[in-house]
Amino acid sequence: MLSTRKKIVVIADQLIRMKGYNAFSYADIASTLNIKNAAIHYHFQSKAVLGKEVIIASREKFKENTTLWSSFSSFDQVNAFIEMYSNNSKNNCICFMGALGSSYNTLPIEMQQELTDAHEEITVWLINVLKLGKEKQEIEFDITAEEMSDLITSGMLASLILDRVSKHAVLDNVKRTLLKRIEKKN
Amino acid sequence: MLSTRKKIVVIADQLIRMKGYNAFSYADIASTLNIKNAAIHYHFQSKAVLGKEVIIASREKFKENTTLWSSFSSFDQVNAFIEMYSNNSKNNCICFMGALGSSYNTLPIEMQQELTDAHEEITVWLINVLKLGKEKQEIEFDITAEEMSDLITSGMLASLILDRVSKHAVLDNVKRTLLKRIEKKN
DNA sequence: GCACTTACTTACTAATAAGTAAGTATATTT
DNA sequence: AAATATACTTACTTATTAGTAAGTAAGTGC
Repeated sequence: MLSTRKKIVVIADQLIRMKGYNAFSYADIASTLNIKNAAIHYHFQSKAVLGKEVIIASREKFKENTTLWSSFSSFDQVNAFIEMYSNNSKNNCICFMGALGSSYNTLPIEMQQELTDAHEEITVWLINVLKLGKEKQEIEFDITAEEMSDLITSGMLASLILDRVSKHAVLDNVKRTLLKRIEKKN
Repeated sequence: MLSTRKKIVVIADQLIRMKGYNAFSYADIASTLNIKNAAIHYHFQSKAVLGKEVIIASREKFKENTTLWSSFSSFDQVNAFIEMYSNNSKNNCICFMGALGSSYNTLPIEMQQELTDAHEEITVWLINVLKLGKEKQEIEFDITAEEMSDLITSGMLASLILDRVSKHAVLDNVKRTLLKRIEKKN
């Protein structure tokens, strides 16, 4: 059983990824958890603080995941990373980077900073996996690791968004294409 | 000199791509154009109608552009398409597909439908250019045209978003990588 | 010169937003 | 047993939201 505080973060996270930061309200959280509006304010001074907490929780989950994957081959680590994004699509959700990045200009500065740090953290990890994988000859690609990292994160972020908009399966197409791109030939 | 009606659509478009559909208000438009709140309602019955009009205007601009590009080589057409996305980055804006797609679940149905149709229109055009280009041997790629189309639209949509979040130039990396991907070798 | 339309403004409404101050019930500490 | 902290609720405030009803001023058509 989670504490109310943790439940609020979980619900806020889902609401942000389902509706966006500016479209969800304290009333949405309160009604879901059967508590009152003011109870949220007891745990979080402001919406900005709650929003920042949601990003922090996502960063912690990411760190946990990468630790779990650390014994995997480079290909499997990238694959697990891609699958982590795919899992967001449950309940009509997108990833937190897409949900918050798309309204970056309207976010309170503390959330902007946390989001930028989160992106940096993800990018540093992915570039490292790609570089090491190339060295170890577990994967191959003909562009720089930085370019490959941007291609993967961009592709996954957007295909979650476009999967909601489009009639066909954008996510599946992009996943397949990206993995094919780093796969060893012969 | 544009009519007030057209000015409202232009400003609404910029606001949507800068702040998102749920973060902009009639007050934002009114203050920019030095008119009153109610004047917007005179031209558009509701925010949903205005939002739909913004998508329609974008679709018309897209059709104009593709007509202008029709004499270009396949590579140059894809390049022009990518540059069209890049131009969105002025004034801290993203593309309308990213701005509206990321809050798809909160949009009124008429906007959802118009956005889905817009995506379909863009995809049909791009797949066609890619297929013809491959036939004419003006470009080359080792995946299907459908996969390549999804990779390009996803990459451009997301790199505009991540360019705001990231410290480094995601947009440049993705643009370069995508063009390299279809470029003829030798 | 009168009817009618166009393009607004003034003045408002009802709903919803985040946030707050003060009170309460329960458990924990001393 | 008294004091204190925890985890809320009740009741509210202030600001902002989209939207509306009624009025007006400047043209247009006849």
